[in-house]
Amino acid sequence: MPMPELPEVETIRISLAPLIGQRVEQVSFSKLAPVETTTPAKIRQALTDSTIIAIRRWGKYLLIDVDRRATLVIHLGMTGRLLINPPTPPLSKGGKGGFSDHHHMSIQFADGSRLVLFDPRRFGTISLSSKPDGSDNRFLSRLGPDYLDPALTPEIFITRCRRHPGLSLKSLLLHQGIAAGLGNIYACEALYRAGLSPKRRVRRAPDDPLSRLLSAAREILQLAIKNGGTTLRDYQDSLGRKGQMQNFLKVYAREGLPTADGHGMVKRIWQQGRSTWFCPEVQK
DNA sequence: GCGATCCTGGCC
DNA sequence: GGCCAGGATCGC
Repeated sequence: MPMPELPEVETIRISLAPLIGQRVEQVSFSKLAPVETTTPAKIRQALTDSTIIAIRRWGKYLLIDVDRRATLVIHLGMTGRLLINPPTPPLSKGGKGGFSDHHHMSIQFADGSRLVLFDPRRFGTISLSSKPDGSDNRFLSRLGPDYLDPALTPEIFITRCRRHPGLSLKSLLLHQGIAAGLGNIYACEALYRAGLSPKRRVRRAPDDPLSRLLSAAREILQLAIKNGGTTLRDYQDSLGRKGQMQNFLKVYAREGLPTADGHGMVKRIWQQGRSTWFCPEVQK
């Protein structure tokens, strides 16, 4: 299963570049397509006969802009995948209306290519926006600045953090309203890189460590993008390529093992119902 | 702030 | 059969 965070979505975004300039001929949805706050009919209406002019990313959201003030906003959740011209899998029993199981949206282009959204768990969402800044979209309007947006200065990051003094640093990193793009893997890795305990509360973290945390998060995210994302099970980009970042993770999923760079033992704890891996000897 | 919840699939 | 999963929202 792919479970994309910022670097995986960025890798997918880059792999979708061939779609820019393509004209949308047809859009179809499965019965269970995770369409939110709009309807398949409205999306079809907004996209059919339009041309894709840009593909952007904001946090873990992918934004597909067309040439008539419409943007298709896609979140891949835990198991979403976008595939260009996937080999048609055999229709299994749940497959209906030409859709195999879990293929929830298909966009057919004038040149004959096809973009398919696959999402078995349906934690992802498909929505629409008609404003470039996403302010009319329920999801984008709540999102903080992207971690890689240069406009997110350490000062701004710290100010946004201070609004949530009771949060643990781990919860802070996962909170997409403060800054957007980190998920469980890179939150764990950023905290390790910054030498900060995931349990420490924001109110007990001076400005310097918070600034360090932002830098560490950015470094990890950039490194992960350079490596095409993390493939733990079978994450792949839209052309089926796997990532290599799994070879550079230091603490994630290493309970009971030393950190990958040998600086101490890794412990696993649970925070807000999710696993956190960290190294108490390194992270204070 | 935290826990429950939405889903399916893979793995033990 | 039970547990776990890379996410985010909602209600308390």
